[in-house]
Amino acid sequence: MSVRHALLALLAEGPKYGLRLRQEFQAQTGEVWPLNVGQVYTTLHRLEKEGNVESDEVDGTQKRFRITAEGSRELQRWLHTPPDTDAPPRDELVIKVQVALRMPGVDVMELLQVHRRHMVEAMQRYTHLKAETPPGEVGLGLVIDAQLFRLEGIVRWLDAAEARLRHLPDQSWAASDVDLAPDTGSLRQRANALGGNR
Amino acid sequence: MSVRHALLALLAEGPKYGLRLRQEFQAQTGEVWPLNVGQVYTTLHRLEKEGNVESDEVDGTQKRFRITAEGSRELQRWLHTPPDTDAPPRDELVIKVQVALRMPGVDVMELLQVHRRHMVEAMQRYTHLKAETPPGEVGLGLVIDAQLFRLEGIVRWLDAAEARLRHLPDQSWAASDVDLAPDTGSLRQRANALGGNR
DNA sequence: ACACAGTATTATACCGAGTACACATCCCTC
DNA sequence: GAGGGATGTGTACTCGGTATAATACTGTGT
Repeated sequence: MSVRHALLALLAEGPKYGLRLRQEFQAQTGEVWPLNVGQVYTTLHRLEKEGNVESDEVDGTQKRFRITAEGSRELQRWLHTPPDTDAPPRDELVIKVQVALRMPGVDVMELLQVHRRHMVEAMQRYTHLKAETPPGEVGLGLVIDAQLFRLEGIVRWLDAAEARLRHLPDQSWAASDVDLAPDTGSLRQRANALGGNR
Repeated sequence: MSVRHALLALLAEGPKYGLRLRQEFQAQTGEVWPLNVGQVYTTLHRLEKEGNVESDEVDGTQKRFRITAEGSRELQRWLHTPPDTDAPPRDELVIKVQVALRMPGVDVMELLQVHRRHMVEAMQRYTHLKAETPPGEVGLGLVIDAQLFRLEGIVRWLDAAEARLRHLPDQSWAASDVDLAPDTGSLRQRANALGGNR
């Protein structure tokens, strides 16, 4: 979703060949965000098909890619367009907790704890990694920070979830099919409360 | 990635037909996480192909899906396996900032501000939505909380990024191709600092 | 000089999640 | 009994991503 534009940006600095793009991408983000070799070429080809990139003549074994005017425009457009904040991504962990709530015989509290511990451990690893990356590596630093803040948010959410569930009558969560008819229920139609944005 | 297991879990409560699954999924997560009709059937079919689900005989116009023993096992396995914390997801916003850093003529600080404002606005919308959802709706509450914590993490990251860039010699970030040879550079091979986990 | 190994570079076949849209059926009403 | 709307299912397609094939270059030992 975003590798495309990253490559476009690297090409905006001048024509490069495929693997060079991968090198430069990974030079910024280090071992944290590896980039599959194949993906470079697939996205490059897709970019070419869309007219955002042109490929120069083959020079020996390697091929040079150039950004087009169209590509530059697309890049600028993307840069200044904030990402969609409605329709939040379907988070795996959140779904897992939802599932655990409905399933009988699953100790939700323990599940929360297990995952919390896991997240905290990951945070420690990244904190350590952060400590030993030279302060000049701005790109890598930003990536690590992003991961740290993300993990911290998850931990906080887990805590909030635990609190929420603790102050709740036992089992009151399971299967609130209140507005579901026994077999053929009608879809809940709530007014879209998020209309104000797009 | 996770809708699959959500459907599996709903089927663990008993055989259901396709649209029923969609109803129940959306009953928990409300308008925040809509579920495309087609996706229900595509994932259902994929689950069937993997042997996690069986489809009963067609009863009139609708078709009943049952979970298999294999499916139950898979569900349990998934429930207790924490998600991968190495290889963090490639975040669009982070990439955007990275790109902005390298591109000449882009006001990075302003870009940070624009996106920060956008995130805060989204948070306000979700806070409002949260305020008006009945406390009984645990599922929806959890989803909204998750989104709020996520957005808050992003805002904090943006602030940290701004601070980091402010205390940096001007333009010292652009294109740190330190270890890239002029044309054919060798890939940076840093010791994998994240080995301790898997 | 030749075989062999390794690696750099590109290309392609494939997969899974997700979307749009078409198709079929039932039921209600006029 | 002919629309019309809700209900229910299926399919063709896009898109990001991965694994792996295919090809050419480079060095090394004997």
